[in-house]
Amino acid sequence: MDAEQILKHHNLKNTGCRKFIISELLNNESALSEHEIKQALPDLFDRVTFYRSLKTLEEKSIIHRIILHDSTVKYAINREALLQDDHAHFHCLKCDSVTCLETAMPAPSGLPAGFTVDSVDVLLEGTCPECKQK
Amino acid sequence: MDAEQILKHHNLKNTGCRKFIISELLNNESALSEHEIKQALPDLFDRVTFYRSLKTLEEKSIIHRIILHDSTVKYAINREALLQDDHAHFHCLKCDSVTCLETAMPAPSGLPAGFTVDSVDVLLEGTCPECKQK
DNA sequence: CTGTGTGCAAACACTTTGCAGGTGT
DNA sequence: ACACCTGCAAAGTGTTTGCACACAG
Repeated sequence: MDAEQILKHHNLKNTGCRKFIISELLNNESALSEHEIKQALPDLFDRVTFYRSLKTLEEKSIIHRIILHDSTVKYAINREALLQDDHAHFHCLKCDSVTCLETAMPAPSGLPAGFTVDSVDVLLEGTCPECKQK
Repeated sequence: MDAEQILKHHNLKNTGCRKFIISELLNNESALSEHEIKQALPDLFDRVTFYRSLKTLEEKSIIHRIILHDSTVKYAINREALLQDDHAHFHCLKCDSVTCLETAMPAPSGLPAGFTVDSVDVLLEGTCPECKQK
């Protein structure tokens, strides 16, 4: 499924900015920040257009946003394998890459009574396999 | 342990803004945003002083910051019971309150090989006991 | 052709920095 | 007395909004 198909499938117009964002995210294992996305093709689209496109794609659940400890935001495509479960994110503190982990996180056990949990977000920080080899 | 004692214990000067932030957080079960802290005593301190005080308190591990899904930031005091373990946070989507949960989160099992985890952050979203009763 | 997306300008919110003056110890 | 905190002004960054034009369907 490529960018154009994804957009058509969600009844979204097939515009340059959206196509570009989706392709970039599809081509990358890791989640990307706005700057990382733009790095691939700089200054072709306005910053505002970028934000609006990201918002639209997020609303349609084509992508999801990940907020890191330092408040920076990254985006990742919603791949089939990950769509169902709440999945964890791994933030490598050395190379700053963010990876979606397919591993389903264990349900929070021992939660105090009275809380109803709608969603669980897990952010792991540490060292990724690539950085570890050095 | 009150605000002044805490400051002294960390070799920090006993200034108005710091004392005020610590007392507010001590008096509240839940984590507070900058605005929520200020609501109790508005405009007595400059916004910049607030930020600097928060940063200092965070560096000394007197408080910790919690980043919510919408990128808003809340602060909570580091209570003894919670200090050791990585603890989870619960964000009520109805009343917007954020609570530190003492429940230790289960270690992420089934993590793909090669990742070294330094810290785990868990943010639960849903309905808190107070909101549930209605 | 029509509704939606885009670009530009501007506004807004949050956070940081520099500097002069004030305060805690 | 001295180091450190504070307030003010200003700048930097991320994000949103309004409006006119352009483009996809």
